[in-house]
Amino acid sequence: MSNRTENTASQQGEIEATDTGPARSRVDTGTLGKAISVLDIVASADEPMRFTDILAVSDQPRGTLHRQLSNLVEEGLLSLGRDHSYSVGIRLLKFAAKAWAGNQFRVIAEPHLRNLHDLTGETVHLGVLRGNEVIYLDKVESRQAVRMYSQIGNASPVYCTGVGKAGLSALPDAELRAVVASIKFRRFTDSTLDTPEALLREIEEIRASGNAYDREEHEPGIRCVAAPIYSADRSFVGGLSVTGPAYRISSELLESWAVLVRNTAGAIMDDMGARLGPRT
Amino acid sequence: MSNRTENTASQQGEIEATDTGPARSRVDTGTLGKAISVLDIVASADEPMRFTDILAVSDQPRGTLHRQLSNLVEEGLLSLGRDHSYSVGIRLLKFAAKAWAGNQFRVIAEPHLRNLHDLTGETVHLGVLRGNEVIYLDKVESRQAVRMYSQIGNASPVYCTGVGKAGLSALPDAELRAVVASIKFRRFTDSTLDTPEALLREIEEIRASGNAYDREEHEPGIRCVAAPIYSADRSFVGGLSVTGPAYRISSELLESWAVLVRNTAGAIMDDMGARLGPRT
DNA sequence: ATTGTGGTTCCGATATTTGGAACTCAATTT
DNA sequence: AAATTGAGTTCCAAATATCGGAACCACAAT
Repeated sequence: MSNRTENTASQQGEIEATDTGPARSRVDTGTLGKAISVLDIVASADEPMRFTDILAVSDQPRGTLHRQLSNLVEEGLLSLGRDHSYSVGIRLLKFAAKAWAGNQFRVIAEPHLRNLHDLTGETVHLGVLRGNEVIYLDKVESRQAVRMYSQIGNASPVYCTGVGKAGLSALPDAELRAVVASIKFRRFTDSTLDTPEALLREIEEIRASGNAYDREEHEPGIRCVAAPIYSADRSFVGGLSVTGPAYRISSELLESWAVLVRNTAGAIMDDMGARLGPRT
Repeated sequence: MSNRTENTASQQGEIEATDTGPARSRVDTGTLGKAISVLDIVASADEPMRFTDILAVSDQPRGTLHRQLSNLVEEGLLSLGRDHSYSVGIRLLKFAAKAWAGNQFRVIAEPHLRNLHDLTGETVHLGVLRGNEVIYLDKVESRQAVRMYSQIGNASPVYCTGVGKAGLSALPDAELRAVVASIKFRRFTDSTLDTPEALLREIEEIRASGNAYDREEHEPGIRCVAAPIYSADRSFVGGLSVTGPAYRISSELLESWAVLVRNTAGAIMDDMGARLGPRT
């Protein structure tokens, strides 16, 4: 019991760089949680990690970590290269395929995304909040040249993406504060918000206007307008956005889409309310 | 110890319908294995399952199953709808995105798949064997109309798909026998092989010729030619195929592609040998 | 009001995880 | 060639989480 608390605290309380963070208030998930935590470390890295690399960031004893990794490999959630490097296993593809195909939110939103794309001609993204990350669920874009999975499933920080900030604006204050406190800020561009204060100030504006903007805060030359999507009880929070290159999209044009994006978000929420049970 | 063995036997030994089966010889994966086993049950179902449904096929005690499900939900691997139905969680998308983007096999194979597509004009699939299922890693097709994830990540039976049978043909006899023994045959069409004997007989032919065929054995009207891809030590086994509708693809045409498919598989194996370490 | 079904919680017994330390193997240095 | 270092793997007693039967709760149907 005491050890468990210590473990959890030292592993996740201090917000490791690799820590996705919990969806909501932390609850004990026992052995499974620790194993998935290891999986997440590997999944958050840019390239395959070797045993020692993982050991360094996981603060688990060698023996323990080794068994966890072995189990993950045996289950197909990780795969172990001949050079002793761990990468994410393909069994997860099977799970993800179902997660995506069966996701009601995505299914309901899809026609609205298309519609918004037709109206603007630019790329439309749909994402959900998970801890301090936004996970992209779908995207509609003109040139299908980009390979599938290019963006879908991708996890980006909440504080420098349109969908992320829009989602934050829909959270109850207590949760918002908790999430913001868990963020490790990093400046991706000159415009990236990099303090809790700046972020919270902007959230206020978003709440007032109903729209979030990403003004080249994540990638230079990329802008977007977004709006939040949420269930009545805020147990589910996400957003959608229209994105485009700065050279083509003036600030005025971007702002002219704001109401369109808000309306689309509203339409999706209406559909969700209708199909997934009226109140709550 | 003894209990563990019993558990494993009763849960996975008798090959439940929903059981993906282990990649190789069964090794103990402890608590994690049981949890993932539950996840797999939900992921293998066609629609969200309720608690009792899962209870019926998981042969775990109520209390235990409930905790496992709660943990999976808390970790974001499952999501619990307001109607108490469990479906696969979107956190898996994040993991899968990394698994896909970082998969060396897929990266290496990609240009070859394109090339094969250009030569044949039909859809090309890439897949890997996992237990008695084949998981599709990539696909190249003319009309991009089909939505992403449409096939990627999809898990199909080994015994009625071209890629599956090709993969089987590359397995060492002992493993082949083990996998075949774990199959629960089901007739998808009139042509579906539905006995171990018939399947093993065909594997022999595939070994002799180097090509596997799916002659409308999985879906009526759909045919394909496939060839196996494997590492020297057979620790990795997959395949690729060219697929098309029967009305357009005569048996002769299909067979005329056989050598092309074999050569492509060979080229991919050469590339893998070169890039991933020469021997083994 | 009563029964039934589906889901959730409890808690002692028990099996599993834990984690420090010892060990193996390969590559590198002396 | 012997020794050293680094990386990964194995062991086992102690600590702890899981297990699972049974009681409990919520709600719908009778």
